Amino acid sequence: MEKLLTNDIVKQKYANYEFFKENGVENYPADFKKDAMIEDVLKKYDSLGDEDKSEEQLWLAGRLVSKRGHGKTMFGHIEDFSGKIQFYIRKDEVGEDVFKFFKKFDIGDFIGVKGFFFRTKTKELTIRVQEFKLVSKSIQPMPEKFHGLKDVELRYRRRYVDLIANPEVKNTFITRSKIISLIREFMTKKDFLEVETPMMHPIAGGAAARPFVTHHNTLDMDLYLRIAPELYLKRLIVGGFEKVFEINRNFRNEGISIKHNPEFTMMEVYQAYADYKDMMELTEDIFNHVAKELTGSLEYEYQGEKISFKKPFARMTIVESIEKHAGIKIGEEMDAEDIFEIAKGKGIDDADRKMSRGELINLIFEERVEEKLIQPTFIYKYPAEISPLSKNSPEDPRYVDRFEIFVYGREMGNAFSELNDPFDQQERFMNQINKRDGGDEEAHRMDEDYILALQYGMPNAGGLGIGIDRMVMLFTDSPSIRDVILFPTLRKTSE
RNA sequence: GGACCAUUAGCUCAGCUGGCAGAGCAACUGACUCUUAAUCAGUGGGUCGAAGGUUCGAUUCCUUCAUGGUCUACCA
Repeated sequence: MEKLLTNDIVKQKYANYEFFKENGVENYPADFKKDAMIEDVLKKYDSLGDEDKSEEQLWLAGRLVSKRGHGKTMFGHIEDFSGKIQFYIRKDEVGEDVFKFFKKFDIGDFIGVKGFFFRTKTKELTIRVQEFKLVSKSIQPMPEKFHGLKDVELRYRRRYVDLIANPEVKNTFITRSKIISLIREFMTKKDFLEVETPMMHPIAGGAAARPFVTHHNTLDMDLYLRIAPELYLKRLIVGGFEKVFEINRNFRNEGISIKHNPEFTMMEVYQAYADYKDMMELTEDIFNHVAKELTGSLEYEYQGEKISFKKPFARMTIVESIEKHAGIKIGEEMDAEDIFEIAKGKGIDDADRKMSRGELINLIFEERVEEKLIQPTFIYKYPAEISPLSKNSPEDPRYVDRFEIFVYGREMGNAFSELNDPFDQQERFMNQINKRDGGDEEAHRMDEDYILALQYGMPNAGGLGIGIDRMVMLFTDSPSIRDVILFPTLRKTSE
């Protein structure tokens, strides 16, 4: 307990806790119930006249967020999840002995108040307190009421304080929840079945990334936190499910940035008897639907840029996009050597003579095009070398039937016609293994059981992944992914 | 991983060229029966992120470390 009483404000509040305790007031009662949400009351009495008062008295409850004492009366506000209401209490109405207790309430305490409703001189609907109860004593000081809590580190480490102090933070997470509900509803309405596949994988597959390792004691086996659910969801397509999706966490043991958190939320979708073009339409519909349902508008402003989710979104092949946005023409007849020379000539220093044709195309795209794709844009026909789970384009096997969607220069989703040929898949895994042996820690691993699954036969299918956090960033105008994750990954503190 | 920036009261922030640590809000005491960033009078509150170094003297200059942020690299 001594450890908790770290400063004067805490000590003073603790003294009030003791005052209540000594006077028979329970600091943390178990049985408090309220009658209504504040917002509902404000709505209900919206038309209450200036001179009127309500007949009914209700118990409201919330955190005491401000108080203004005036000797024998006091004004203040309490806030619950739905909103804030002013209260007014008079010593001559509740009695001197009782008023004394009310004055001991600290800002931050959860309190319940019962009373009728009236309008003050300034027309604010106010609850006139007749009875009150302490619901939960708070002994920590609240952040400043005017500036809120700005210290970014404190905001993330003590998100609960951030939520108390900064109302827009609460709204962001309410919107996040709405977006996920909207997507879920939309998918369910389209007859996709929501499933859950393992978070702990014996082989981390389905993406190019380094995994987190953990250990199962009884099985005495290392397990990897999943980097993607992809290979499990496709096993379900083998098993006869035709339309499935999963919204859940992925874990990648990589750097942290404004766009990356080690655990992040993805939706993956698989649909049998469909291809990447169907996924393109689905993606467009999802973004369009979420945009429309959230605010009724298809226009959003993100970090000062107007973004329109009006259909159809722009579509171009990766090669076309390079010509359009980077002014670099890549002829179909060109080989890796030719493209390497062009890349070097255009000052792309990361270009390496050892890179394949597809890797070079992808590099040019990432270096010169990606950041220019502000409006929702589908980039399709990706190089085969960087897409080991994707079906080749029938017209040109150097490419695969794959697209990524970009908004504000960021990859928001990735989709392709799923490779269902077990022999081809095995060969691609072998190529990835070679890359691993060559030192690429992020190359895909061989998954024999997945190959076995494909040998049972999987219908042609389209698959799609959408980064939910990034989508939420877009719709909430949040600059950092940490603004849309309640408890982002941080270093532990030394204490 | 690399570069740069930040860290001062519970919160938001000042603090000049090195010379006794400051404000507003919050808190405490008192006054106040319609206030709302209430008002008025008064009071308390600091390991200046940590450890070293330079100096007569360090919040200030230097080094190392910690945490966070931005950019960058890897990635979605």
